[in-house]
Amino acid sequence: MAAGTRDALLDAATRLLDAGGVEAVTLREVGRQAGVSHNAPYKHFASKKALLAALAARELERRAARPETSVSPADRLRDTLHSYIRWALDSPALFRLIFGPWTVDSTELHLAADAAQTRFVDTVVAAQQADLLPAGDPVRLASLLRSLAHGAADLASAGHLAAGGKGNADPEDLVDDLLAHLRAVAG
Amino acid sequence: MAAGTRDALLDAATRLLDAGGVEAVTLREVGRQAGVSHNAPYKHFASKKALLAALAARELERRAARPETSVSPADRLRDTLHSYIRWALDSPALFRLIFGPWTVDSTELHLAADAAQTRFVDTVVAAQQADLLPAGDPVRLASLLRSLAHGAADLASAGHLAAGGKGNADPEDLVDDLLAHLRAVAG
DNA sequence: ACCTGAACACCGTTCAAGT
DNA sequence: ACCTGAACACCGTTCAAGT
Repeated sequence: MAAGTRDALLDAATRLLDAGGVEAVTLREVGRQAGVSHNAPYKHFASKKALLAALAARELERRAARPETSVSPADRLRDTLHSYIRWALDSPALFRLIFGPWTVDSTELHLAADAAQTRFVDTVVAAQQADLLPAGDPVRLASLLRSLAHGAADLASAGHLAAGGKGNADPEDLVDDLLAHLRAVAG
Repeated sequence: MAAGTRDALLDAATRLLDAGGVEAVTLREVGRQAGVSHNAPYKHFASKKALLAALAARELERRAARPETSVSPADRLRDTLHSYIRWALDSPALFRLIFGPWTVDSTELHLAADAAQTRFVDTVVAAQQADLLPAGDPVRLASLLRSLAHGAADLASAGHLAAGGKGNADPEDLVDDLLAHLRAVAG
């Protein structure tokens, strides 16, 4: 399935990350599942951290390559934020790897993250023009929206959001609440 | 300074966490710095994860015990959120340990987190009564505010917020932006 | 009740060597 | 250019033993 050893290593690492979290990703097991020796990874990556950074960049790029489905600015904004949250809840370990502190300086990872950020700012600008969001610096407004989605996703994924009982809100609900408030300010 | 070995172990672990992140906290080094053998920790904690959970609970309780300084509901709300962010930026490893996924079931940690949450909801209710925040379920509104502060702090602490150039916003600015928008909706 | 020292099964990383 | 096997210095955890 994977052409070269490098891809096979990344595939194995992604599988392990998804199944058992970052602590399950050991170079020895990665090598084993890729059918090579326990230190073949060092012929393709400088270190374990570099392998994880390559994995993060690849997943971020794959996600950016998905086709855009929503049409209206309102749907595009909402769908982007909701799918970010779904992603975090579906792949918590990958989410933390990508959006947590980076332990190596990876150009690939920086470029992928910048591209995603730029794209999101475009979405925000379109929503501003449709009076769905208040006027003002779109980069700063994008940071506000992204921070809320990130925080709600991170807290929910860690189990710290649902306090139980009434007043319980999914991270998606919080995103919708914020969008409603911002639209009220914009209108 | 520390009365018993248990406290000495927690002190050493906290020092190591602060200085080198969670990966610098090894039971062997904790024991060394506490002046005991490398496995004395097992006489006080069931595992490394249990020691880290105890550390997290202790820090959370200490923080909750700080005296309240701000008087008006507006200041109290703003100061609570700002100080949460400053805490995250000053002690990123501790922040991630406390607010990340819990790997052991610690009653102590649950109680400390619940107390902090309850206290914050009170702050939100007071702000609602002062027309600084829109009406509605205070628990849900508290989740919204907490999620934004958490997301902004987490992204900033990981280096993912400041994209450089203009439109640059500190996490504190984002909190202030949200509070301004919500006050506009409330009034 | 608390602590030690040896031991076990891991791990990331390095190195000499092979094709 | 890519891979292997042995080796090194760690680590969490367990266990028998000491006071």
